[in-house]
Amino acid sequence: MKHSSIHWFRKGLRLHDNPALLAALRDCAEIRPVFILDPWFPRNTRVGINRWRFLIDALKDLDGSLRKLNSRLFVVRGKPTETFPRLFRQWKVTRLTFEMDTEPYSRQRDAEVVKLAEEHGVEVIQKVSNTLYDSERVIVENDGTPPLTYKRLQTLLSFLGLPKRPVPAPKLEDMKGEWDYCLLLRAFIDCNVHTPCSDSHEEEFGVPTLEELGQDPLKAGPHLYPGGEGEALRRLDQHMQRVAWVCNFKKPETEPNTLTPSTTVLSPYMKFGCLSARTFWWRLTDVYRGKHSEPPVSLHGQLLWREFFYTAGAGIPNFHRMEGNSVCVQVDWDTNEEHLAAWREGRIGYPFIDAIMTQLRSEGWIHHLARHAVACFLTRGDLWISWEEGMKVFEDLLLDADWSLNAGNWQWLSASAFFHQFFRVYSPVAFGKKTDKKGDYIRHYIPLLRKFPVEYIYEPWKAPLSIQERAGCIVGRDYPRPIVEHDIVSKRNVQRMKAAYARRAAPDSETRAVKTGAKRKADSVADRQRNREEIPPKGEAGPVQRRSRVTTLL
DNA sequence: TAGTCAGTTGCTGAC
DNA sequence: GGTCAGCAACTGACT
Repeated sequence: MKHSSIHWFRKGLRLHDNPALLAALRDCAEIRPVFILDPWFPRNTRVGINRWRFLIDALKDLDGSLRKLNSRLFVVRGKPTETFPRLFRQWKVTRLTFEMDTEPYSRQRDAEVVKLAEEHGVEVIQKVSNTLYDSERVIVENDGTPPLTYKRLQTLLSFLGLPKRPVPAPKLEDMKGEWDYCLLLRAFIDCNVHTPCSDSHEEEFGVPTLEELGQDPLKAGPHLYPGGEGEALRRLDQHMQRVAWVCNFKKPETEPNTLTPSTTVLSPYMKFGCLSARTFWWRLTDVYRGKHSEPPVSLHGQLLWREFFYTAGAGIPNFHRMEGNSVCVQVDWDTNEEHLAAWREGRIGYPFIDAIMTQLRSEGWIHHLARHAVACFLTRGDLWISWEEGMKVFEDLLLDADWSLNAGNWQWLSASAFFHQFFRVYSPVAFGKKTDKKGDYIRHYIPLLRKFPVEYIYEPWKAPLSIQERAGCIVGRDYPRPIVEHDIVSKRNVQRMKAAYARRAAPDSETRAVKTGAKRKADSVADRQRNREEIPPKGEAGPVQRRSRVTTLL
């Protein structure tokens, strides 16, 4: 039987390392690559204009690549649950394929779509290709809970073996770099796969414009990071040529306030799946020769951090909230709309923080350590505002805002989960100075301050009035005074964190923890070794094998 | 069970 | 300018 397939693109906006797309092509007569655009989404979700533009770029790129295969992308407007039954009937669909997604919203949506597909006699094939490992498999290996430390994740992964190679396996030596594309092409030709397109395809299924999404193109920032698989692979190639840089890469030693990014800026491409994590991993392996940095600080290590938070997001209920989140310290955060708005809009009065937030709003990307500085400032460091509020702002403004990573990192930075040394507080003055003594970064993003002398660029309110006048900027009139006094509030906040942790340790909290399964005893390495025979042999990670086992509650 | 250790990326000031 | 102790002190994993 020749199938009529739909491959449903959601994340995973790429042709390379796309096992679900390949599955759609097997024994296939007709294929329609589909992206569903829910009209409800643009106006009701926290997606800023820069991220919409990135998505449009990625869809255009995908459509262009599919055209080269004599196919097209179908951007279908509607809700998935309402759209698919119509498409199943209209296109006489027999098979639906898509990449698995572990986010709660996606899981619920996909379960509904799978049910509808079954009702219409449509076969559904889902493949794991967004992460290096199957997050659910990692959780099963840890007796039903996600690992809470990086080390623990590494221990688990050491038993699962190396990540799978990207599909299809690179066999065509002479087509280096294009083997996946060529195999897809062969699939279209050899299998006589056809994509039926009407003359009205563009009007009916064309890639949307910013205007259609209710966005004003004039409000978009500089187009520094165009979306799409083509650009992702180009950036990857560009970075992989820097062999010494790749081998010596240590994330904590990269700088948050350079005028050109000190890291790869591949994160937006990973978020949308324009770049496969497995492709990135194995390209790094190819580049690593002899001595090279190791996780957690290496580039491999960065991909494992992504796995860490994806696994946490997949296995911890209410991961994006404080309430009902079993690993999150319950903190009595303040509500202060005025302070939150000032932080978001870059008018806090600490130039380093304001410059970062300005870069974020304008360009949609800031360095990881810059995220640390502003996140600490908003939460436990200075403003004592909930990490959930910061997470929402990042969701709006960051090109790479990814549900699990965003929630996980905000919990980390606010010392609510994973990281607990809340007495280590970032200074909004000293931290930036370490890597940019002259304050060039501040001068670039806050031109108002560009004429301040070096000794006052991080603390303009300390400059004598005559210097402020010469700089053409009076603090309190042209640029805000600091909204809080860091030295005072940060000390107070450490004590508030201490109190929150003490409440967590109280007996009633213990009861809650047991009820929600918050703390489960993890196997030691020795336990793991004793159970070794239950685990697939070392090598590449095998298929999911769920083992039922009694979990131990503390 | 209880003790020890390590934890991607703090700040300050003395030397 | 680089290094390191002291600051006050958390958790999860492991033994």
